[in-house]
Order: sequence, then structure tokens, then C-alpha cells
Amino acid sequence: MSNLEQNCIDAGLKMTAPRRVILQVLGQAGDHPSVDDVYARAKEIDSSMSIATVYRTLSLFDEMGFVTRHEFQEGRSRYEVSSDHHHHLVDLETGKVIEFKDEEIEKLKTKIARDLGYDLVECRLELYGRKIKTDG
Amino acid sequence: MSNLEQNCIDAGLKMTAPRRVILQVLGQAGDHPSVDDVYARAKEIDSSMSIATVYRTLSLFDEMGFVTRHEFQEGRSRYEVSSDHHHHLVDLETGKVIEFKDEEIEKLKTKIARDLGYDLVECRLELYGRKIKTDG
DNA sequence: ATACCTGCAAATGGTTTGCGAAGTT
DNA sequence: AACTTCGCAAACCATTTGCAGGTAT
Repeated sequence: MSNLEQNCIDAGLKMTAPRRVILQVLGQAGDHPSVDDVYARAKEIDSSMSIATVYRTLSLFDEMGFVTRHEFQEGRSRYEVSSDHHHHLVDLETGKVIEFKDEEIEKLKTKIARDLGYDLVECRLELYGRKIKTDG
Repeated sequence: MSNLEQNCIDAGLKMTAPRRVILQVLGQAGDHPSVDDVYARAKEIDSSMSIATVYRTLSLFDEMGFVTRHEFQEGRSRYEVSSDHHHHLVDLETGKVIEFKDEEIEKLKTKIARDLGYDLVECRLELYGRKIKTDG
């Protein structure tokens, strides 16, 4: 049984067929799929899958912390299986999302918030860039 | 004539009554108003103002670079008159938006993008926090 | 048995747009 | 006069939700 599935059981969620399918899709996803992406992939496994269920399940998993919802600047949500804290760089040409971590940034943002009189609760850091051409 | 108004004229935009009202509202706004905020304030000056015009005008001004559109994590857009590059801290309790600048962050994000093989084109950095209570 | 889930279709809510009328240069 | 821009109402689109039937525990 997958890690994600165990999480669901531990959380007291009922393990239904649609959920298992969505968990499988998420477990196999190496990217940051949109709701439609998840829906399309799930539908290949079980063609009776409903988009409402995908929306509901992803929202639920997000609340539970199993997945993280992102709203990059493109007008729809993308999800990823939750993992260590990191940020994202979005390739403006391909839409590809690259993850990165940086200790200095972490310290800096906490300090900035504190200097402004705030406890940092959450943070959104997204870089948008174009691949540097290495003279081809 | 306001700076913003001059910008519009220079850009070849027609100076209509609704636009003048919206410019006035933007010029007086010290905050980061939503479309509805701008609409409400504009309507106080000219009750015939249409929300469609507010949407169209703000989008236009955004494209022109006169204002900057933000989508904080609350499901609607907020606008601010464009100014020096800065980032935002959102007060989770009040929704108030605080601006800040930080040279170190600027350097760091450019470096991070470069290290990943990208030219940094754009960036979104938003901190969400709760005010530190100073023992009242 | 009884919560909880699901699929469907309809509703939502912010935003955009077609159209004919009105305004700007 | 020529071209924009406006206001209205309808359209859009991602997302949410009410409901009636189905399912895991």
C-alpha cells in the first residue's frame, strides 16, 4: 500500500475506488498537474471518474496536507504531493515547474517578517524565467 | 493634471470621464484596492460608473504598466499604482497589505534563477503573517 | 446501519465580451 | 467623420455544491 493511501486511512478517510485511482495518479505524477491533468489521467484508469470528485478529492487532500495547491500565474490550480518545503521556478516558455530550496531565503523571509512586526505563517515565492540559451 | 493622467495621454489613450474618475480613485488610494473597491469609490464620484468599465480600465492600465495587478491568496485581484519594485506581506487577520523592499532578496533570487539556468523575468514573493502581539 | 462518498447537473463568482449608443480628437 | 470607449446584459471558465443514490466500515 502506498504512503499516501496509508495517510488517508490514518486520517479516517474511506478508501473508495475513485480515491484510490486519484492517489495512484498523484503517486505517479512527477510534475505539478492541474485538476484537468489529474482528471484526464484518472479517467484513463477509470473512465467513469467525475471531475467533481477530482475537485473534491484534491481539495480534501490539500486540507489534510497530503498535497499542496499552487496558483501560479495562469488562472488555474496545480497540485503536487506535499514534500519538504521548497519554492518554484516556472519556465515561461514551456510552463515547466522546477523546484528549489534555499536556506538563505528561508532565513531572510523570516527576518523580514519579524522586522515588520509579524510572525511568518506562510509564504509564496515564485520565480518566472526564460531558459538561458547556451549558444547552440 | 495628475501624473497618471499624463501617462494616459502620452500613451494615446482617450481621456474620458470614467477614466478620469478611475485615475482619481487610483491616485488617492493608499492601499491595494480590489476591483470592487475601485468600483465603489468611483461610483461615489460618478454613480453611473459601470463595473465593466472598471475591469476594462484596470486591465488596460495594467497592460500599460500604470498599475500592477496582484492575486494574493484570496480569489480576486487587487491593484496598486506601479512604483519601485517591492514585495508584499499580507496580514492574515486584517487582509492589510504591507510593502517592503530588500536588496539581499533581489540578489538572491537572481542568483537562484541563474544557477538553475534561467534568466529571471518576473517574481512573486508574498509573505503571509500574523501581527506579533507586544504584550498589551 | 449509518456516516461518508460519488456522479450529475445546476449554481457560483470573478472576470470578459458582443453590441449598439455615446464620446473624444 | 473616424475611431475609441461605455454601459448593459449575456457569456465565460474554473470551481463549488445540492441532491439522490451508492459504498466503506
